[in-house]
This record gives sequence, C-alpha cells and structure tokens, in this order.
Amino acid sequence: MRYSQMFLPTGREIPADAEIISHQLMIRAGLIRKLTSGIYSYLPLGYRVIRNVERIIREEMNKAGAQEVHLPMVQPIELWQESGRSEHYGTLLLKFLDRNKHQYCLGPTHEEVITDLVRNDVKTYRQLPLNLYQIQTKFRDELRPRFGLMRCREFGMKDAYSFDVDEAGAEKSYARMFAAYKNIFRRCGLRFRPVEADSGSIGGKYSHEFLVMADAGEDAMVFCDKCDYAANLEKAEVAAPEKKNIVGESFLPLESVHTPDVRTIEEVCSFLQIQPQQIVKTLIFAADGQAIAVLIRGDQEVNEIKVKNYLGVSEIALADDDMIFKATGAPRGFAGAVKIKCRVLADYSVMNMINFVTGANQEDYHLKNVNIGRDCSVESFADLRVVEENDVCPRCGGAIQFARGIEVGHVFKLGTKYSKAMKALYLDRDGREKIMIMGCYGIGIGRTAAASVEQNHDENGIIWPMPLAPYQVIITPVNVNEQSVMAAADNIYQSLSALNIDVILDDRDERAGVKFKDADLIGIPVRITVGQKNLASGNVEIRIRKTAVTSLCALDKVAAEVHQIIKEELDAASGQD
RNA sequence: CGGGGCGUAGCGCAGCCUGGUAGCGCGCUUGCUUUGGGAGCAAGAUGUCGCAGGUUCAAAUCCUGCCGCCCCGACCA
Repeated sequence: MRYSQMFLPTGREIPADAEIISHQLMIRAGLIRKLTSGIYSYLPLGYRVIRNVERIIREEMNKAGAQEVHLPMVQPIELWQESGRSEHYGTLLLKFLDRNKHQYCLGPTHEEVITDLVRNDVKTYRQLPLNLYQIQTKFRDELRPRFGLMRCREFGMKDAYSFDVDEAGAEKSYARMFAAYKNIFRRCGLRFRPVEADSGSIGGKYSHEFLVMADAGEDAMVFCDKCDYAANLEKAEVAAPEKKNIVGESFLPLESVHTPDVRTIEEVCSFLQIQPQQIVKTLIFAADGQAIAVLIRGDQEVNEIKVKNYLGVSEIALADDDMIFKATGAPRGFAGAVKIKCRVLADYSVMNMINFVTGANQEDYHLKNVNIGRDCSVESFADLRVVEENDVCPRCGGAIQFARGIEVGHVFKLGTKYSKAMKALYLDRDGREKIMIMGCYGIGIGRTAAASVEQNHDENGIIWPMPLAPYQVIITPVNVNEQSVMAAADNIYQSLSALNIDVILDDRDERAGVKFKDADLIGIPVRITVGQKNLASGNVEIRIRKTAVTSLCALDKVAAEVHQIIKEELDAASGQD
C-alpha cells in the first residue's frame, strides 16, 4: 500500500483524555478513534491488527477442534429471564423495546443463546462433545469504561462454549482450550500468565484468567517463586495457620474502656497505645440481606469475594448504619463479637489471638482482653482475607510475588449452571436423560491488541510483534523526487509484495525525519530506507524497529533478506503447546 | 451512584477571576527555499466559545438548568 493513499491520521500531540500509554499510542498512531464513551471506531491500520489477532485465534481454535458460528447480537430478554441472569446482570445489560414493545437486549455474552441453540438440536450423546465459538461484537453497559480499548462498552470478543456428556469430558475440553489459549497469546507475542480466578457472575466451578503482565493492568495477581501457583489477588489463598493450644490461665480479665469518638483502627491504636495486631476488627456485611459479622486482625483486609463464596450468597456488601445498629446496638465504629446479634465468622488471622481489643457494641466503648470461647463465640474460622506481602505460597510455602496484569482471556468450567436452568439435556447410551456439562472460554480481541501495545513500545511509539503487525515492512524512500531512489523503492515494493509480505511504501513528499517518526510511531517491525548515498553503491538500509539495529543490504538481496527476517520472527513466536 | 476536573479551530491549550473586536502552538492550503530523525520564510483558510434559559446597552467571561467527556471511588467478564 502506498502511504499517500492510506487513511492513516497520525498525531504528535498526546490526546488529553488518554491516560495509559497503549490508549495514547493507539490514537496517535491512527489505529482507533473514539465515537463516544467506551465505543471506538477501528481505522484501517487498527483493523488490520484486530484481524491479525482474530486470524491467530481462528487458527488455534480450529486446531483445537472448535467450530465457528455466528450468533445474534440482539437477544430476546426471555432467554435471560430463563437463565435467571436478567436480574443479576443488572445494568450491564442494555435493554430496549422493538416496535411491538417486545423487550430485547444487546448481547453482553452468549451463554443463553448458545445453550438454547444446542438444546434444540443436540439430543444424544452421539452428537457430543461439541465446542462452538464465534467472534462477535459484545455490548456491556459498563459503569465506567476506561483506558481506550481496555475497558469498552462495545468490544470484540471471541467466545467459545463446550458441551460434554460428563465431568471427565468437560475436563478434557477445558484443558484443550487452556492449551489453545497459551498458543494464541504466545503467538501474539505477549508475556502472560494463566492464573486461578474467581468465576464471578458467570458462575461455575473454577476458572483461569490469562493475564498479560503490565503495570497498567486492572487486575492484581500473586505468583509463587518456586512452584507454578499463580492466582488473581481476589482469589489468592492464604494457608490456614497452625492452631495453637491456648491455655485459659493466660486470659486476662475482660475490661470495658471509655473511648469517646474513637472508631478507626488508627484512632483506637493511638488512644489505647496498642498495635493494630492486637485489635480484632469486626466488619458487618449484608449477605443477601442478612447481617454477618466477619472478624479479622486489625492490620489486615477482608476479601469480600472469599466471604461471598464461603457463604454461598449472591450479593454481598458492607452493611449500612441501620443494619449495623440492629446487629450491634451501636453506631458504626464500635462493633465487636461479644454479645453481637448475628452470625459471626472469623478469618484465620484471629484464630490464635488472645486478650485482644474489639468494639463493645456500645457507643464510645471498646473492650480489652477479649478472648474467643470465654467472651464470645465464632461459627468458624476460614480464609477470608486479602493476601499480603508477608504471606507464603499456599501450595508449597515458597515466597510469593505481586504483579499487575491485563485480563485478555478467561476460561470457565461452568458445569451445569446454564444447561440445568435451560434444560440442555441429552440421552445417554442407556437411554437416560442427562444434563450437558458446559464450559465457556472468552478472549477480548481489542484488549489483546491494547495489551500488546502496553508491553511493546518505546518513547518513539509502538513496536508490533511480527504476528500482529498491520504491515510487516515499511519502505522509506528518503527523497521521492529523486528518480533513482523512487525506482529502487518501487522495485523492492514489487518484490516483497510478490512474496506475500504486507508492505507500506512511504511515497509521501515529506522530509525524511517526518517519515522516520511516523514509521516508528506506527510500529512497523522492519523499515527499509532507500537513500541516494547508499544507492550509489547498490545498497539499501534495513532497520529493525525493536532493536534499532541497522544494516546495509544489496538491492538484489533485500527481498530475500527481509523475507528471512520475517520468517524467523514468526517461527520464534509460534512454538506450540 | 458518590467525589473531583474539563468542555474555546482537526489536535494541544490560553483568554473567564475584573463582561466590551476570539487568541497561541501544532496540523491544514498556496508559494519560495530546504531535504537522512517531526525544516525556514511569506501569505492564507478554519469557531453555533457544549446546549438552553437568565442578568446586562453588551456574555466565552456572571447566574440557573441540562448534556457530554475524563479521573478517583463503588461495581464488574
């Protein structure tokens, strides 16, 4: 393609509303433009990158035995009522009426549609297993879209759904997708890590997220130095401590102290001259509307997701003042387990504590020397807190590290959540009706491209890994008015095109510096500079964007040389699992 | 939804406090010079100052309401 013909608006200025580097560069490099909050247009260069991601996904999905379908984006609300997610998905669902006042929604995901499709046409174990996928535009009315393609409302997604006759089959499908995902992201040139994750509102038994390592990522992860344990921060386990034998003699007498207007951990510490580790924090949660107290050591944080999963409830949030008062008889800031009027759970961090401080369930009073067993009781001890720096790996006891990542893929083992609710049944070998076992597997397309930019850039712009590059080569004739230069550039252009290489010929009548800057900004992996001086000795210059290494190459060898460079880059990225 | 910020030329911004001819840089157009890392000079074009009311002789500027966008939080595959 001739640059002068391309719709490729590049910009020097950093757009004011772009916070992270990938967002800034994708706009500056003319890949995307925002239409409105969380909704973007892909320009020609951006769309070529998207199509490259999609191509890699298609190849690996097909190789893994999945078949491509294309499901509707507009879905009748009844399907969502049937699965029970119409309520639960809440405001993320964009609902609207047609002319007959029939309610529809824009598909934020397609479990319902695919389950409906399969239940109608799959009747016997002979038709299973089945894995169907699509690449579709999804719409989720995000509370807060942000960071360009990172969190959009409208976004491209590959979603796959597997249907199996039994657990063993479902495991196999899951493992196959897991392996395919590793291949996909490796081929995209990303540094990533699969981590254990919470399955959230989609439900299911367990799941893994594929996180691309990047400081701008919205997810925090924990991983072990020694073994391959890695988990999303919200999922990361804390090993249960050993239960110490506490003898009653060490208990000091319970004491009530006047603590006027002393509420927070810091205030209690400075007022009583103690450390947070001597306090037991009592948080009151509303779990599906019921008050639940959670005890935790004063210096640590409750992980609400762990509490939610432990209780098996669908909604959890910190209680409001009203509920706190009903449970404790006191305003916020003075809760404690002694004589509290609700269920009490405790994090492991509290298990071996004695003579601790808590709120007194009475305004302006705290209790000293509280002891579980003597003064209050706990329904059970469990892992309910957020993992922290000093913790060790729950699997092997090794040291753990923290990192941030961008969630580009998520695989879920759904079990029968949807197949049961929507009656996706089949007849087994013995003629008995059984429920299909499902899995679902998503990849954010635009987010994958953005993650790549986040990982591969420098101060001059994007550095596309070869497999995602919108064009693999850019030819830069230094002076288009010099006939010999243009003729040579044209010649190389023809040779490379003949080898099926995607190449831009920068035929603009611009100064060399401008063209170099644009080539760097848009991140084309290989640049061939054609200048008068080198041409005089029959040479052109090959420059590698990533390394900035520049070498001279004879005119008649340049096509073969560049072809080889591209092949090596692609091969290096495509090691399979 | 709570808190904060912003809305002026395609992009980045000043002007607003203290009302009185709408500006700067980049980009764009034309010409001349220049030509290996975002050139120089000259001449140009481009605005419902987010929208709607109000105050005033006069509103980008003051007041009220609304809309949009961004950030933090809450929430979320």
